[in-house]
Amino acid sequence: MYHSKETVIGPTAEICERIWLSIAEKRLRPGARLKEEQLAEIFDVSRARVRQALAVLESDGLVTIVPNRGAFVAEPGVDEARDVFHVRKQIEARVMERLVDRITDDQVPQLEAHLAQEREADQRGDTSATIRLSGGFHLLLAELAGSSFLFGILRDLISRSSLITAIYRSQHLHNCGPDEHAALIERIRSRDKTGATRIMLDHLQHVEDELDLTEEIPTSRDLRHALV
Amino acid sequence: MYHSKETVIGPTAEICERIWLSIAEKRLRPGARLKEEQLAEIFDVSRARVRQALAVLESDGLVTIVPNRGAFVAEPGVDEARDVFHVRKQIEARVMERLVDRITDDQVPQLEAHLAQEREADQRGDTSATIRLSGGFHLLLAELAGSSFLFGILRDLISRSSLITAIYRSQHLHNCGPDEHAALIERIRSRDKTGATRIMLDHLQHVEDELDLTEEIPTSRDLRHALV
DNA sequence: ATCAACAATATTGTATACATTTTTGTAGTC
DNA sequence: GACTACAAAAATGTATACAATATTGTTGAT
Repeated sequence: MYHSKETVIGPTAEICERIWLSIAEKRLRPGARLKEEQLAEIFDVSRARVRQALAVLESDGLVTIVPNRGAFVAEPGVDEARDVFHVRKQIEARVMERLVDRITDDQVPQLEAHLAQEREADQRGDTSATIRLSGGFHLLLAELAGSSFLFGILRDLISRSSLITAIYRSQHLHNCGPDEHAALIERIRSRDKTGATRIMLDHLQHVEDELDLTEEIPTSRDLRHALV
Repeated sequence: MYHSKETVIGPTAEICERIWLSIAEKRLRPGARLKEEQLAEIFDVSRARVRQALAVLESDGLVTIVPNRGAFVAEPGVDEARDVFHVRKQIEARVMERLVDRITDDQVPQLEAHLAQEREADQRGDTSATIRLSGGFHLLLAELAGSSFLFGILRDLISRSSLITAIYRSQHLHNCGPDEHAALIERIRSRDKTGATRIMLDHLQHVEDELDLTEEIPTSRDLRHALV
């Protein structure tokens, strides 16, 4: 999907992948209940494997497990939201530095091809594909940067970003505009390290600016504070 | 242990914690077999929970699961090793920047107290405690930097560093010298951001320099190449 | 009608048994 | 004696049943 290397992964990782995708595409809302039996039937796997997947997702911060209550899609608070965007800027800046150093001329078309997909999905109004491809662009950058570690970290950050934007978006949100991605490709092509990094940081700031991180939004489960 | 916040964690996370610690302290060698039933008996939990913990550790890259074969402590290759140290430098540099900006005067004694523990463990020759405290110092820095995300990333990086040093150390390795930690504290106290960052980078470089990352070491399971 | 106590239901958590697969040990043949 | 084929053992993977717990619904008293 995003990176062709790890097409062969374990069965647990595949369940995680599908739930992760649903969260990243905002088909699963923050706070949504994740019943084990239901997931087992949907994915046609044993309940034990669903529990393994949920444990992994919990350690990734995407899911909250309450003992004897069940699993829910996580609802990050404002502090965590700011943290995620702060770290994401740092990580993606490092990705850009590495990428400009390492990318070869024959890899640039990969970025352009991805961008074309983004534009196409955007034009035909496929929001699900738009969100997936938009995050996929950033992951592709990390993949081409050649650090599987940065890739893994960014993977986490992007999925959490999706959760955060789902909760705190103040109005309409076009997750990542393809235009800024295009500008990014130009700087990468010309090996402009500082320029590429700056555009990336601006790009992420734009996304963050569309959020309303001023007030804490009460979580689904802890709705005491929502009503008093 | 390292950070007082998450003292109350789930039962799966507790199993992960104990296995992680054993790996970080090098009581579990790379490639070591991890039998489910054995772990279940040791930790006095169900085998299902052990499987959950192993799934989490696999997603963290600390454990390799081979279908129908079992779980083994991971054996990172040289590429991954270089990647880990590269990213770790980036991450810990960011930690230092944040830390110098955010740390308060009354938090510096925490660092000194930790350093005192390191020195004491070092003097009495307690290698297990030395390794734990040495990594704990870096985690404490991340905690005081106030980003739970950076903390989590560094947690991963440190445990993988332990695996890597266990495999690729060329000779004697004093994981992290307390002296360099002391120098670090000085720079932090004087709010010398660039100085603190440089010392940290040098510090990590010293650790990496003690490794022999020139040749690939054959893994335990794939020992074909080790013998032909 | 409201509230408390209690029963019913649903879901999670765990133990058990069993199928599948891999590894190891053994017997048999050349 | 070495190699192959087969059998036994061990460990993983999974399905099932059951226990523990939380939620929901109901009944009954004031």
